[in-house]
Amino acid sequence: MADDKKLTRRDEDFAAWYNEVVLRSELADYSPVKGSMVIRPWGYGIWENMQRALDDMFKETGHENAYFPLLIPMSFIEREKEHIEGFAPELAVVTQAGGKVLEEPYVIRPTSETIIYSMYAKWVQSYRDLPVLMNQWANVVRWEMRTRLFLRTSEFLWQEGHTAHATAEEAEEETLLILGIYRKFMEDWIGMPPITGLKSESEKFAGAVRSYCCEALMQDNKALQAGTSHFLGQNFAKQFDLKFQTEAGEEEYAWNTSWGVSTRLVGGMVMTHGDDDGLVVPPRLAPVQVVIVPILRGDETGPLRDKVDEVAARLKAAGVRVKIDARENLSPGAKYYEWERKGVPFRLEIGPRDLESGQVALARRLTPEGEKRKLFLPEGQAIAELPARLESFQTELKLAALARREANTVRGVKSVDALQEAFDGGAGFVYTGWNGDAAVEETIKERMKATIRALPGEEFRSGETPDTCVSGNGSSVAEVAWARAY
RNA sequence: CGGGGCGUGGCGCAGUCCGGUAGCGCACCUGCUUUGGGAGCAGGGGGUCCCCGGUUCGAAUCCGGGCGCCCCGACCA
Repeated sequence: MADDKKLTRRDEDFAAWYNEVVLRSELADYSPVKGSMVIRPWGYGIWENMQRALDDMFKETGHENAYFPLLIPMSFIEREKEHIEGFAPELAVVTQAGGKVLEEPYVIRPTSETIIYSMYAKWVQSYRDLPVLMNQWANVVRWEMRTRLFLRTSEFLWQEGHTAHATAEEAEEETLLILGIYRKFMEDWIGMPPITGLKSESEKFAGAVRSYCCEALMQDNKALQAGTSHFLGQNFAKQFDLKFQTEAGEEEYAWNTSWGVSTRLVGGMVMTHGDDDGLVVPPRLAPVQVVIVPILRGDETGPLRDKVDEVAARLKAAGVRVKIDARENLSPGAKYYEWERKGVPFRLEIGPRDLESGQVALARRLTPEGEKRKLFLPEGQAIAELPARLESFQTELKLAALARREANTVRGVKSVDALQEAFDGGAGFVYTGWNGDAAVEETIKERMKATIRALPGEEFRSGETPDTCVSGNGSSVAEVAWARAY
């Protein structure tokens, strides 16, 4: 292939490295439309595996999938005040169709709260109709000024859950249930352990009462908002007349939640595990978990091919996603580089020597410290061990990411100068006290480009609760985690 | 919207300052030899030099105008 150059190193230019990895591992490519990308089979395969895992978890917790239209009447979006203020600048609007100017313009959905709750209003009459627990897998469009592959594109794929409940407590519970699902998914599938918590007023979703979030730390120590779960209160219910009759016969507005994760998670995966050789895909997400490269020599290739087919079949029977790379126009070495760049967790090499000795060469995408890159194992053993090796590889990735997050977290910072010092020293998350004043956020954002990523949930908070605000003004009402963010 | 960079076979680039009729590497096609970390040799195909206009005997190159994309910042999942 044409692609035989080394990647930019992460420590040289992280942004350049990221772009090269995405393009050269064939996750995605730039499209003819500015700011939007084509997700190629390797990237889409990873997304499909993400979808499957999440979808299972949503369904296990009682949610159903549905589909709502791409186009939303402009007046719907305008109904909720904060919502329109938040989204107006980035809307793409359809003003013409069928050769005529439309009476009312349609907005290409930037998110679907408005159209979905307008429909729920039609379907809900009684408390017996609640809760409504729906999710949709869809594309949305937000016309961002500056885009980045997977992290911020004009159009992206996501899931958006929208629920309606009879009580605020139940809706709040739902919001936290989903936050927990997101966290578990990020930890156990992506191996990207986030901190979770509440957004500050200035960072919350436009139209929400409260936004909860997952914030993950990338290798450049910038935080990535990886998922959000919003408690919407009755804001949308009131605007869309989503009412129900209670058991006592009274009329009441429903309580809503909405929550989403997007193809941004693919970008998070890249920046969490990728290295200077390219992508590293966690086994549970890898479209190909084991690639087999036959070493063909001379004309006696028949028995070798049979052996490769047999090994592949046995791995497949053991539940391993396996691919045979039998291309004849590439040397084995070229294939090694290609699959390593694409992040396939394990590679088996089977050649004439192995055929005789009954062994195979197993190469790991990440070689443990002090070990050789390739292991020569008896064929049967290699096959038998691979499922467990995949699982432990998955776990190692998570633990490494967790260790990195903790190693780059600074706690107990008590002044703005010390906060600045922490970021100058390359910190990721920095925990401080906060008096709840948005002006403090503004000042710090201005000065060091860091924002409050979350008011962390209990298990992420420091052992010692800060009592004063980082600004020096007043006492702290909540511990907060600051970071520079994507 | 500000700052920077770039538009030349599929990809990456040289050539532009100093005008002379387009070149290199990779990829691709054919053949032979190869294949355990990016194969070698030989032959071959492929280009409106982003667009429009101007200067000139002659423009990838000079002049004027336009368009597009990428990167960095302000805005955001």
